[in-house]
Amino acid sequence: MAEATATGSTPARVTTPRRANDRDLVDSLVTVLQERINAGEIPAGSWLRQEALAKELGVSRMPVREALRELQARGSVELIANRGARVRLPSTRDIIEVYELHGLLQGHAGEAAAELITSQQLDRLAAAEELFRQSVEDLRAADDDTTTAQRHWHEANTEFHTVIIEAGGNKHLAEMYDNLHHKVPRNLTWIALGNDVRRLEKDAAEHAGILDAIGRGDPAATRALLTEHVKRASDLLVRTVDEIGQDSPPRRR
Amino acid sequence: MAEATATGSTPARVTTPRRANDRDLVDSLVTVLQERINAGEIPAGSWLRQEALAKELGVSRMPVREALRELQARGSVELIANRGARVRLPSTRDIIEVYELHGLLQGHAGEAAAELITSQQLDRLAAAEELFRQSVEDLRAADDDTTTAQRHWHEANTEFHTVIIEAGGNKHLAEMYDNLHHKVPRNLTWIALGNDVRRLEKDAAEHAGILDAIGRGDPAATRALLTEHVKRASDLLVRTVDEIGQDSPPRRR
DNA sequence: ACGACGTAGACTGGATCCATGATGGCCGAG
DNA sequence: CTCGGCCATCATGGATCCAGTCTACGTCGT
Repeated sequence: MAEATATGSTPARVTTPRRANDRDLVDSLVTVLQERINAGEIPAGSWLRQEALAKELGVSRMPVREALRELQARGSVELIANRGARVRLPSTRDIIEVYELHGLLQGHAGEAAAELITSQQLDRLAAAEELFRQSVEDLRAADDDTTTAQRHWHEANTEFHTVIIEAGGNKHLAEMYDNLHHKVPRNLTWIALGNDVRRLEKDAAEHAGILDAIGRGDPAATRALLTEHVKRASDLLVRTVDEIGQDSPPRRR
Repeated sequence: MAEATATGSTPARVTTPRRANDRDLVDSLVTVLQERINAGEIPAGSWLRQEALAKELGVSRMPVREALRELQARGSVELIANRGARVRLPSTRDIIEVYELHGLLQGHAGEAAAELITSQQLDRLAAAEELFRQSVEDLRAADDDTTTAQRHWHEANTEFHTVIIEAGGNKHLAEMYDNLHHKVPRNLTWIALGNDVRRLEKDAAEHAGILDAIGRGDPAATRALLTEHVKRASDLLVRTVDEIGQDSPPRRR
């Protein structure tokens, strides 16, 4: 009954879904939809109506269909025969499994990165670490509105781990890593940190430790620290999700 | 000029592309095309013409288009704007990277499998090992036609590693593992073994060792052996591909 | 004879149309 | 009053149609 439909309030286009300026139209649709899903703009479990999306984005149903097909291949939505596409909502088990792979990939890439990393990439890591500290300051200063802190932390976290993956040098691993975020949205982690300055500081400290290990060129330590780091984040997230899962809508029905 | 077109000689359907018997029509098309690509039936680098495929498979262009879109998301083909889809040919670097991930995932899953595996799964591993031995016998007996040996070995290898992944219990890891085979066809490994009884025996022995480690419930050994095993296969494959890459068409142009 | 421009062909990509399948409500019977 | 079946409605999935674009070939000019 109260099925949320994705036909949100945003009538205007987000980036430039219309017109195949740079590349393919379908690709841009995929990007837009993926971002909306990741941002939680389109709630998990809601149906994606082809016609509604088409009208909203100013295209016909055709490219939407192909975009949905690709999103299915990514694992972001599930296509039910003759019913339509719905946003997959990750279960607790999904989160656990995905983060396990997260840690595995990060650890592996980090081990290689400790030996392969360039000075530019090291600089980027240092900048990210700085941004982590900034985020802590933001949260301390913020009274109620924590969006700035969240944005900074999110940027820093994305950059940090992306650089490590890149520095590892395995393109296919990078691709896999990206795919993971299609299954469990990136911004979830922030929920676990839950506006808690203590936790955020701890998180920042762990990142600093990892950066240090990479800077020393210590592969084993880098792997261990990264694996630990992700594991900790996972445990925290799972605990948090379980808690809010009591009253929030983790599973309507 | 001599662009190989995928419109092969097989007019009949392979399994049942037409009719959505079990599930979706597009899905079955994806499966069929994927298998053909993996089997080398559709040569790497060749164009996939929508109309030709549609006619051959007895459907309209539409489901073919969506199937190609999904194959792109998988990484099996690349879509070039207004040009069409072409089968991606893995480079040596691709092979190295993919096999590196292969080993990583196998090792990780194997470590968990050593503790989680069920007796049924152990039976399946044992059966696979038996099939490996059968394959060796086949190759010894075969004078010229090694297809039986290859088929048995391929079945055994697929089953063996699939069971380990399954036994690891991480569904998302299993999915990732499957995706790897979309980037580098599974049957490639056979090329490396190259009808060499000695190598095949060594390969079988390694599998036996892994099975033994799992049977003992030794996670560390299982991981180590699996990683080693895949690494060895990778090195061998790369060397072989490099060799035949001299006269074969690894890169026309 | 060689190179550049123009044109024709072919293929992809988007739009519209139609049939099929599923769902939810309504009505009737037990 | 409740359960089961039938029907209307709606959305998907496939087919056909049309326009845009890229390529390749041929011709013309130098």
